[in-house]
Amino acid sequence: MSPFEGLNMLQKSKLFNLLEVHKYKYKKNQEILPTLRHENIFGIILEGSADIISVDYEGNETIMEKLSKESLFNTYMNLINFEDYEIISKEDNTEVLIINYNILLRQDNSKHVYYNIFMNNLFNIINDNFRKMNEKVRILEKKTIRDRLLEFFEIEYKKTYRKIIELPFNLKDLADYIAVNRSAMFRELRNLKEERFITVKGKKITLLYKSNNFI
Amino acid sequence: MSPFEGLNMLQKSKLFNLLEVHKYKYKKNQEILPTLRHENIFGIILEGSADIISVDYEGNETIMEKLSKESLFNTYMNLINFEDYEIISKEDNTEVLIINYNILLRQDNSKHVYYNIFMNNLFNIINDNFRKMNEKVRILEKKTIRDRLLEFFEIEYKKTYRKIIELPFNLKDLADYIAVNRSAMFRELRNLKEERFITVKGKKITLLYKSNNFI
DNA sequence: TTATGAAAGTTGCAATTGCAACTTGTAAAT
DNA sequence: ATTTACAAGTTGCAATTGCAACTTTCATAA
Repeated sequence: MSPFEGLNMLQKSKLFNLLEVHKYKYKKNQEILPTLRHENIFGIILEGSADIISVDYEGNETIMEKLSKESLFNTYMNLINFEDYEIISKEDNTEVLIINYNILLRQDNSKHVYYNIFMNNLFNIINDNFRKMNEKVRILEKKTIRDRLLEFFEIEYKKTYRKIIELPFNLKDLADYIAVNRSAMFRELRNLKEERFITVKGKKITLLYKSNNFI
Repeated sequence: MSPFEGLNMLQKSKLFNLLEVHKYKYKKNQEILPTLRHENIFGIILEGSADIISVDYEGNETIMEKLSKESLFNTYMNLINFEDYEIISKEDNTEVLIINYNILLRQDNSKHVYYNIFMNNLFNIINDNFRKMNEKVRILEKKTIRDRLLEFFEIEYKKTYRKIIELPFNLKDLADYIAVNRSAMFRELRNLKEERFITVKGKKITLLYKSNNFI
């Protein structure tokens, strides 16, 4: 889902003009926007890629999100927590577009068709991110590893209604995603296998049980 | 933050007309919208209140969110998970407004000023909800109760930069919020008190330590 | 004033998890 | 064919947590 979907080159350039965007280029492993903290802005990756790195109260760093071409970041205007994140470019020639919210939300922007198309796209992308975040909360609210796994399976199952779930990442990353210890997760996966709840073959997990709400 | 902020009565009624909204009224403890699942819609509480109840893979029910007047629900178009939720009215005369996304996002809506005001409001509200969800994920990703509490304190601290945190709910609800066992949380709070990290007086928690990133 | 209910706070114990330190499997590079 | 690197998988043990069953405190209504 691209924020510029439905816009041709001319409209795109008019949009950038209207929104008084700024573009910045980075080499690999540079921090994006260290000087722009506390500003009321969000960004779009135009080229290259970057990682959002979360720094917790102890200073521990973890990769929160991997940004690729056309990913948005800082869309939730989290002025409060912006200090807790670092965004680091992962390639040379990483280019980002910065948009100011105050300019974005000016009333009279909406007389331009290209602006309205762009806003619809933003709306959809943010909604989609919100849905993903919501899925994650549902999983993390579970107290046991087993419950987190089963909730994850349930959510994935309902995306296709197929009993075979193809993981978008490896098992180690799954452990990170559901925020549990890797070896403890393997232990629990083994239990689920032995109890004939699932089978695991590489990145394919097959559910052998009835989902709660569906057959 | 009201979705109708900046709109007068006339504009509001024009908006409802433009968006072809539907209104529904409920008595206490009725399920809102059981028949409209799988539809591409979201809702706004106009009067009264309701609870969003999450049903997990085992059938366990927990209150996910409390909706009051002018709260939005289903904004993330979670067609996939809609079956996992029930929305139950909590008062007689609870009235909800239902808006269809396809109608909401029609291109030519934006020639109306009241529509643009409404969309800006939606944008802000959704962003705000996103920020809250993000805060919650940051907390739930922590493995220990102590780390969850300290992350929570850090987040709350940065909203005001005051060492005294006034909880918006009681300690029991805090345990629910950070998704840990209540008595285990009390045990950890006691440890933090004994180690002179915090003091607790009712709903006021005072931080006695230096925050990581700030003094 | 007393009763009532709910939140606050405590404790012992069993279950679950994190952690560390392994081995095994596998795919790609030399 | 052998090395290298990393994911997959295992295990024992200590630490943390959930759970249940309490007591205490406090506010509110009878």
